[in-house]
Amino acid sequence: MTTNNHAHLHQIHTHIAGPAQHAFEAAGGHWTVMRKSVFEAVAAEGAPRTAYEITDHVSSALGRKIGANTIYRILELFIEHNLVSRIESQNTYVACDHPQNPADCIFLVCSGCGKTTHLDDQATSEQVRALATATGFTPDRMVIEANGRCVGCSL
Amino acid sequence: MTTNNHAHLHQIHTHIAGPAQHAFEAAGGHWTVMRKSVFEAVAAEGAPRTAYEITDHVSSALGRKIGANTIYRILELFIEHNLVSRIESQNTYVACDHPQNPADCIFLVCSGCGKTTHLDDQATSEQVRALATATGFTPDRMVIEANGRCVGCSL
DNA sequence: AAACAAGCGTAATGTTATAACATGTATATG
DNA sequence: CATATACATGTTATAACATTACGCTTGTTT
Ligand SMILES: [Zn+2]
Ligand SMILES: [Zn+2]
Ligand SMILES: [Zn+2]
Ligand SMILES: [Zn+2]
Repeated sequence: MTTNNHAHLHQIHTHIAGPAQHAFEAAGGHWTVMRKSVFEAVAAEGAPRTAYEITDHVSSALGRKIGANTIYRILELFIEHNLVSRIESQNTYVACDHPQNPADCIFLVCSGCGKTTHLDDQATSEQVRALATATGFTPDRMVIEANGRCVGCSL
Repeated sequence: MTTNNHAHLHQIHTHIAGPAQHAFEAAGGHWTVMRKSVFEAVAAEGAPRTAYEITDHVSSALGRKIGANTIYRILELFIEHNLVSRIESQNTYVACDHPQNPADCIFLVCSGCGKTTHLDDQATSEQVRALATATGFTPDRMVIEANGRCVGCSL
């Protein structure tokens, strides 16, 4: 019975699931109400959000006060599972649109309007990795960000 | 007399000056005791340091308690003048060895020992800039960092 | 049932960064 | 020299970002 229930729930979940949930569960993670809510908060807007903005969003969505550490825990988990990226120069978090395959995401952050563009360019990230490797360094995670002005703000 | 004094002091300063001081003064900056002390704190060790570590170091050096904002002000100034770089993924600051010419510095940060290697590779940084520009973005400052393991820690 | 691990709650604290306003210091000018 | 002015720093407080420690609940394993 327990097995049946679990199978049933799993089926429902995967049925509703977006790619993020699917990838997360495929890796053995549990797509709880809390985690679902955090992911929706991160993915909600185009703009990246700070951990405390996400905290407020989730608190509103769930109708009760959520502690910041709960959010940080889940963000860290999501980053490990490639569902979320942290933008280091902004202290913000953004949902990845490619949870299936890890990537060295590149972000263009506009200092005018805050709009952030997400790029994946393997040739570029590989060049950085190669440069690091050439020195004997073993790279793990890449941080490639450009701060400047978007098209709309460059006037 | 005032003019004489100034000329004299200036001569002494430039005589002792390292490249950083020289470049800073050439750009019209004043190499005050405070700024000198902050620069020495940043440059003191190979490892990058946090703003509060620098604050403590400077406080010790001057024998009195310095406020964190004083340090942040000067770090910002140094970054603008290309004397210091901020490592975004670590919240640390490191002295630049090329104050004369601005560069898109690349940092390799070891997660084992904290050792940070500073690279300048224009081909790589230009590729990132070109990628950004191709989207209509106008890049200003680049952030290119690799987190991983240095030679000594990769065993 | 008992043992165990995962997930989250709660509160406190630590760390990094900035704001607002006062005071001091160098330099120019009359 | 006196005074005006801009620059530099001091002081205090607070904001913003992140982690620690501990306990409770729930689900899973034995
Ligand atoms: Zn990506
Ligand atoms: Zn913009
Ligand atoms: Zn450099
Ligand atoms: Zn190392």
